[in-house]
Amino acid sequence: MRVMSERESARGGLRERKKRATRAALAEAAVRLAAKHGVEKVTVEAISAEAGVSPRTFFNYFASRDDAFLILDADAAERIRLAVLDAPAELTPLHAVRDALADELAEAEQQHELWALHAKVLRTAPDLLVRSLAAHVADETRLAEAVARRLSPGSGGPEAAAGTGAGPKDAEERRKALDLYPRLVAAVATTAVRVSVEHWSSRPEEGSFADVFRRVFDLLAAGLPAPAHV
Amino acid sequence: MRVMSERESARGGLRERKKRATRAALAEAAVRLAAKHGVEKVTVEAISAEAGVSPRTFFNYFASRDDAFLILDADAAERIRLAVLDAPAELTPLHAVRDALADELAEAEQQHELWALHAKVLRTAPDLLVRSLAAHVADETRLAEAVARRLSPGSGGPEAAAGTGAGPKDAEERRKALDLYPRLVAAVATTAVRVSVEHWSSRPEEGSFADVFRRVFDLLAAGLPAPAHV
DNA sequence: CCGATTTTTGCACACCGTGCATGTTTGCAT
DNA sequence: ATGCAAACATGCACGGTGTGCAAAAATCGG
Repeated sequence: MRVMSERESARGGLRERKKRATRAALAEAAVRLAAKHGVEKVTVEAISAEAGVSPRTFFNYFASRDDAFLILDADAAERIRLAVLDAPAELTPLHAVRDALADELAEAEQQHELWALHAKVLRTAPDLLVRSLAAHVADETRLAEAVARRLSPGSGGPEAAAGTGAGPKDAEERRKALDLYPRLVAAVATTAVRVSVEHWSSRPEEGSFADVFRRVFDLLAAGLPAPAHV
Repeated sequence: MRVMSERESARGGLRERKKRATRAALAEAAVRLAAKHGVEKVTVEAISAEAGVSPRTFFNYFASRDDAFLILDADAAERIRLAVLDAPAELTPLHAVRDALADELAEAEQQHELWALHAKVLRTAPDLLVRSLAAHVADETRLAEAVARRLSPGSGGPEAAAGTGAGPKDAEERRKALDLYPRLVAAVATTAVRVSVEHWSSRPEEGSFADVFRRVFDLLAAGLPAPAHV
């Protein structure tokens, strides 16, 4: 069994860095070529050539050609997860997730060049847009774990949350809720981002993205009341 | 193809009925073969043979092999949409959608044979599960339109909802909300179904699906409050 | 620098997905 | 009924996708 050295664990070692670089290069090459020639005209061979690896290597990083277009920054989800864990304790889970997402999205807007191309590509390929959002949904489980950890800081996860405090019946109910609630918060927050992006990009004249984003989370926190009753 | 000599124009013409039958036969064949031999071992050739059409015809109905596994009943979304439009006016949009979904899901449970196979197939292929849910998301726009129509029955859609009652500033705000709100309700409701299914199928011992479903919508209607503060 | 481990690559091969030409079925008007 | 036009199914050819396998190259720890 291999033991990591000090230097390697510091920032992941050369191997891991190279792998990240290769993956990023493939994703960037895919997006740039797609923005230039159209998604359907981009072959795995062309992407690989642009990134400087063999076509066979492409499939060591992406399970399918389309996957290369779905996620630009594979580490964003991890940063969001850590931000949720570090959020002030007085925030509700929904608001902690909201703020973490808002920060990440604000940074993404600054590196606008590649992100703009990515958005352009996904805009011309609706099915890929859906799949891209679905791909982010796959990270939802880890986000749900972070939410669960916020709720019971002492435990290693949602599994070990039972049997503290109230009577056995309340504890059982609480355990169920803790299992379901984090998933729901993570899923709804992801959905909120999607709806915000879709709405904002279809009607940019109705306010900034931050506006839309805030309105969406306000509606969620209010329980989606019927507008007539607001 | 087999000859199906029946009365003409009974409902929608023979052509349309045959197309529906062919699509349903292909989807059913795909699911049954996948349940028997595993998703990855099922070729387009095998599906087509089981359904009694040529492999080339398969691609006249599904854009890709995987698409045949994603949606069993292509008409369910339309039924849900109509149920939302017909729901009692006193229900909030969220509850109208909830009830429509609950009815449809209850019916699906009764025709359990094929649906069980479908669930089994998707359970062994997580990526297909995500894509299946994403495929349903594609129907979300129509559901959002139905929600919008509930909110302004007289109009043809969310566009013409301005200018009733309050001052111009309120009207503007209300128009924005009406555009965003239906999308959000539809998206969140779809997400709620997904989370309910995933949670229930991963922990079937923690209650019936209807229980989970109800708990999820209760949490949503309450604005996803922090459990510790409940 | 060496041995062990990981990654890349070439090659072979099966399957996917599409354009096109062709034959067949359906709907409709006569 | 009969014939015509549109819609549909099919066979064929062909390029792109995706995988198993084994050899070569790169990296890591010592």
